[in-house]
Amino acid sequence: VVAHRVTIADVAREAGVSQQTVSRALNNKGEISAGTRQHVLEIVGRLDYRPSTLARGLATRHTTTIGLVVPDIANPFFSELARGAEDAAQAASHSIVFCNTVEDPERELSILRTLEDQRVDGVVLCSSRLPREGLLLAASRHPALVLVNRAAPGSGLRSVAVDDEAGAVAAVRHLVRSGRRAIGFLAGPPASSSGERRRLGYLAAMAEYALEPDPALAAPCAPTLEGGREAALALLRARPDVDGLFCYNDLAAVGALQACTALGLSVPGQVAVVGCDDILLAGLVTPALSTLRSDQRLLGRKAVEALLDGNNGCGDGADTIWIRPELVVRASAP
Amino acid sequence: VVAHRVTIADVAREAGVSQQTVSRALNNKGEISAGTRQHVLEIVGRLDYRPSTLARGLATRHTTTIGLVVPDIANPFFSELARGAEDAAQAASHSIVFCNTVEDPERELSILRTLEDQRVDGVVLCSSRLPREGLLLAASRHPALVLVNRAAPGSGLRSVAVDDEAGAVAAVRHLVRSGRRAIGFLAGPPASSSGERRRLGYLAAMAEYALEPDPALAAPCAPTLEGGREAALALLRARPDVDGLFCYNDLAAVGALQACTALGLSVPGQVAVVGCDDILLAGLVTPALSTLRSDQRLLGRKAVEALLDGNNGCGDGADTIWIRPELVVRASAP
DNA sequence: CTGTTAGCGCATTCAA
DNA sequence: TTGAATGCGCTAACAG
Repeated sequence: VVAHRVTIADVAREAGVSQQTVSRALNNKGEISAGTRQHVLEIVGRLDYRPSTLARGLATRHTTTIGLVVPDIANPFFSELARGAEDAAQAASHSIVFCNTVEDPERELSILRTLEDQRVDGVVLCSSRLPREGLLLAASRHPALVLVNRAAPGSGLRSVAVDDEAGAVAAVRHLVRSGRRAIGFLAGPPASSSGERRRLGYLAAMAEYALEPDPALAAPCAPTLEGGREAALALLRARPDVDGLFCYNDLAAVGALQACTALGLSVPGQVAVVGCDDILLAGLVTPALSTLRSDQRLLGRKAVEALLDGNNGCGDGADTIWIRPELVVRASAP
Repeated sequence: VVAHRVTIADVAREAGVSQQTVSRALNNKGEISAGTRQHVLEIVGRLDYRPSTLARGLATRHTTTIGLVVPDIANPFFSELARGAEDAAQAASHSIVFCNTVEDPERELSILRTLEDQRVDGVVLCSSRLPREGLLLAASRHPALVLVNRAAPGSGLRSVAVDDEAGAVAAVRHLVRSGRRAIGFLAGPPASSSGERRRLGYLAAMAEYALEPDPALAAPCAPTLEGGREAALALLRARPDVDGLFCYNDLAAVGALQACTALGLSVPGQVAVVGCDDILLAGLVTPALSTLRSDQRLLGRKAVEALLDGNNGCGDGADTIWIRPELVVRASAP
């Protein structure tokens, strides 16, 4: 059982002042003489008084709590992001309650409602699966909301996202500059919006160098080792001239490495390979994988900062913060 | 800006009953006639009324919120655990606020205080770095608290932990049964308590088969690839008769594989290697790594369930739930 | 079965 | 500069 909790009334009595004065001393608001302030704070310290967040929240109508909604905290992308978010939150003396949508839109909605009930001061909503309407409605019910890796153009909603397009451009440029001309693209799952942005970057970079935009060079794939291997096998067989591969993620890229081995193609001699994400494995395979590293921790930090800095949602439209991935050059595409 | 929130008073007025009746209808407490209950709930639905968690918490003295304190949510072990914890919490209609201690005991204390201020109903505290005294004090200030991977014998504190000792026993038995006799142990960081439990298991299994308990067979190592490689190199050079290795974690085990390669030793021909954790990499290296998999998600779920099921802390001593790791047999130690 | 009264612990009016 | 009353939105305890 928990011991009796000392309340503001106890402090007031002990200090011989009113509750209000204690409140003022604590919150540094309203005028108060330095003397009584000192005195009150001393009593506060002696009694080890700590205000109840609940009571304060009820009175002030804002908790210092923010909601973090992710598809799955066990996914390294989001756990890294969560770390960054909590760092930023803790720096601003805020707490984070997190929830997993497990990719279920209904669940996502119910989570957003629950967060309302808790009167969180804001929500960081990652990879929302909600249709635009539902998203805007849910957002309107919160004092503040920042989207991650999902834009809602024209809604005024702020968002933070990995600049997959710029990343893809950098990767493809790197391949071209190292002499590659027939560059294939393992595009990932068809429904992936980040995959779509990478495709745009891929096409833009190809166009930049007036290289053939042959649709046959791009193939969807499951975001797994096997998916990458199969897709790469098919692609390399159909187009033996391919000398460079840009892949949806590192797992697929490692699969592509296996495909090259299976086909007797040397990497990077005959085919150069670039992945995405810079997972641990990327640096450990042979040859080590060149890849795009995006700083998810930074992403989380920025999201929370945007939420808290909040010129609250009165945005003038284009308020997306883009996090540029960094190209990590290793042996697979020097 | 957020729209006006409908309160219990609005519902009461609209339904033509008292607030108390609304409260009863909602909470299914106190006697209430099925008729008025229906009626009230209808109004609740029509007005889309949702009770404020804050106000309710203030009145009832319990929030449906639990704190999750981890060293670092970005560590896959803890993000997986967090997933399990949130699953269980959500199933019980509870919310989770999480905090990272970043391995700092002072921070850990301050986090526990903050969670007090928030009046969480309980805390899941992972890998606490607090000295026993401080831990017990902090625990006494919370309505409920469950330890993860850290015991406080004789305190009555409940805990949930990976049974590293049993895991190590299983791993070493497996090696012995496949014919190994001189089994080395890469012990991990000296200060690690899980490392210590693994050492106990290692020694117990060796003793079981009356095998030499030579201290020279056990070597500390950094829990990294490099750490494992260096330690394994030294160990294998000093003891060329070693034909089996049990390693603190998978990274160290992969390092050990590299060491074997460097020394021209075949795996598993001359040396069999077993790791711990079953990280993604384990299945991808060549030869694929045999390893111990502990179900962290289950760990998190059990912790929350123990917290909520709570015969609250009036434990009779030995209330530790052990999660047994599972041996995953792959090529490195068939 | 239902309503009334009185807090939960704080901050926000107002006066003084 | 300080204090007294009032309310945040809900439930507990007691009535009736």
